Amino acid sequence: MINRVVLVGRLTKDPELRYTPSGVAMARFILAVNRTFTNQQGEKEADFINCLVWRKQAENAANYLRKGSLAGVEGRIQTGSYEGQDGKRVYTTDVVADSVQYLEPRNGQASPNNSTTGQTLEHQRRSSEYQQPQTQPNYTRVDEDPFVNSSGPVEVLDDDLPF
Amino acid sequence: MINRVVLVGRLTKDPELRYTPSGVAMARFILAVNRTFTNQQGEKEADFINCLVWRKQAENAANYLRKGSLAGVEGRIQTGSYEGQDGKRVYTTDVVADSVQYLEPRNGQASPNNSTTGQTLEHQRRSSEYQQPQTQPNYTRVDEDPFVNSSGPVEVLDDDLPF
Amino acid sequence: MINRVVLVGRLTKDPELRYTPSGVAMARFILAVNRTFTNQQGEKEADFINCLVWRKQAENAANYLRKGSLAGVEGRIQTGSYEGQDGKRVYTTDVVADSVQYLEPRNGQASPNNSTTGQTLEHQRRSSEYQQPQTQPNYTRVDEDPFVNSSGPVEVLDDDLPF
Amino acid sequence: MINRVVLVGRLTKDPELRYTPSGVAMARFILAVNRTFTNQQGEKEADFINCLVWRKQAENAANYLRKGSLAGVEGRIQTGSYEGQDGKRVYTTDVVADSVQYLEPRNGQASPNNSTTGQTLEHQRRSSEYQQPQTQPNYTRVDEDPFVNSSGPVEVLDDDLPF
DNA sequence: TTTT
DNA sequence: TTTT
Repeated sequence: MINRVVLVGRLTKDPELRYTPSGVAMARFILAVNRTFTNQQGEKEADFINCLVWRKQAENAANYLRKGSLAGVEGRIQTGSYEGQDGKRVYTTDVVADSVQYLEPRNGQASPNNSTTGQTLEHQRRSSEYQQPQTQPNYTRVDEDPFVNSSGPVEVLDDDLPF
Repeated sequence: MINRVVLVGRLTKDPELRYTPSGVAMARFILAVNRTFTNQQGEKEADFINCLVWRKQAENAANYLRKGSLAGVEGRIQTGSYEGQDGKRVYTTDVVADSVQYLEPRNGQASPNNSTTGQTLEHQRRSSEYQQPQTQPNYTRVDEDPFVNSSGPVEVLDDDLPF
Repeated sequence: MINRVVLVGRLTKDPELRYTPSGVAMARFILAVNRTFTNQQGEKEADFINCLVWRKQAENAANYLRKGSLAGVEGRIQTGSYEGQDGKRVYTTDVVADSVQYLEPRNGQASPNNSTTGQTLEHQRRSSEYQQPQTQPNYTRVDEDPFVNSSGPVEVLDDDLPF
Repeated sequence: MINRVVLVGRLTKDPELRYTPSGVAMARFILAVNRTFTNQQGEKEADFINCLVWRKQAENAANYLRKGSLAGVEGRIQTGSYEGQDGKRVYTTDVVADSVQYLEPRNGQASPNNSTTGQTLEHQRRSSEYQQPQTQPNYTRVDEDPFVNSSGPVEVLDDDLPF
């Protein structure tokens, strides 16, 4: 059994960050992936793919990705269902990311978004599915820099190359 | 922009074969892909992923895959939507296969399924979304053997190996 | 930065199991993946891809895979180099597996291979690159059954299904 | 049988463009893909993966990619071998790209590289493995813009969206 | 509910 | 609507 997905596309909106009742972070976003071919009217179309990430990667995504950001996602397809408001079953398909790649150089602003916009809190306030954690999860601080691989030309010195 | 999916799983039912009004074959099936981890109750779960294939691969799938068949799919995620019967928009996510792999040895029966069961026709009869083609599409005959790579131990002679 | 590989093919030989000096298991095998197209002489060819796995997955591979086994590999490409015996640099490309899938039903024999053939030990004896571990690594016992998804019914009770 | 690779990384050098005796374009480049983890000395390392593309995509790559360019590659692993100069067999592993993605906005310069630098010709002159084509292949002109998805607005009118 |  |  194999279930593997790789996507590169652009976020249609800012990510939404939530916490499970036990305090685990989860972020959702939609990736617009332009198709390489045109439809019968000769127009380019896109696929709009629901993605979700967990834990520290969720907080990184909420901090560093914005509407329009170019991002890569490796993960798997996850299907599920829930009871719709009309009592009918609604089926869902998401890509659960094992890792998220930031494919654009970090933009000018020095600090991650939540410290300036308060938007993450706003997101949590709108949250219905999940409660907010009673206690601060211990990985709230963003220690890693997810841009470490994306910010510059990789600075490959000729001496480093094994050829 | 990258959109790539690889799946290996088992069909939950026989594939459904249809034809577009212009006579292009399309097959649909659902792949059950067991997860490698258990849920909080310690149970194994699966993802049920809608797959679709076009043209000759569609006819091959209809001929050679059955409920329970182990199959591999390479393709891309395609999203769309349609008007539900209650007027609400319903969003869809499918994997469109570029290629389908038959990962089980061909079973005993000598001939492909449609010649014996008539089931493919039955499927077409139930078809609502697509009309039947007015004329026979010219690739009705299944010329290729999609099992060419799956039926036996690959018969790798030691002399063939480059090491 | 993304580096993702999915392979399904057959082992050209039994896997080779080794241990690092610190006692970490590693298995190597070559996967023959038949091409879907023919060369200019109309012959089918294959790619022979070096794979390696670590830790418990290495021991599972050594126990349950044999020459000719159909297996799936998810992982990443890893390149490296070493000094050849003639002093020249030799470049290597391997697929390091994050997970290995057993795509054939377990065969008749009741016990895993190493308990009957002693071959794994023979492999270790031929090992040059790595020493044998001084102490038994604590995961020598194979507790998990990697065939859990490939052989028998996963026992999905109707009540478990979310639809 | 499945053989699928997805890479995102940066070119270690400009691509090399060659032509087969029958006039088919082929480009080679090496993609440096930084690892997401560090080695035991705490250093980031990278994998250096040989990639090759054919036909119009080869010419696009030669025209639009440069040392340091961020690119995505979808393809398959291809292994082969040739007789080394010391008579010993040398084994090769390449990723043959089905498609190449340009993940950086086109830079300022108006025209593709070969029209200004003459470098492509220089590459051909150094070519040993392949001769130059006797006649101009008929796809020399670059008609498509491979940046169509990476630079400017794809111009999705609201009316086009299916939701 | 759609990005560049 | 779910496979082995």
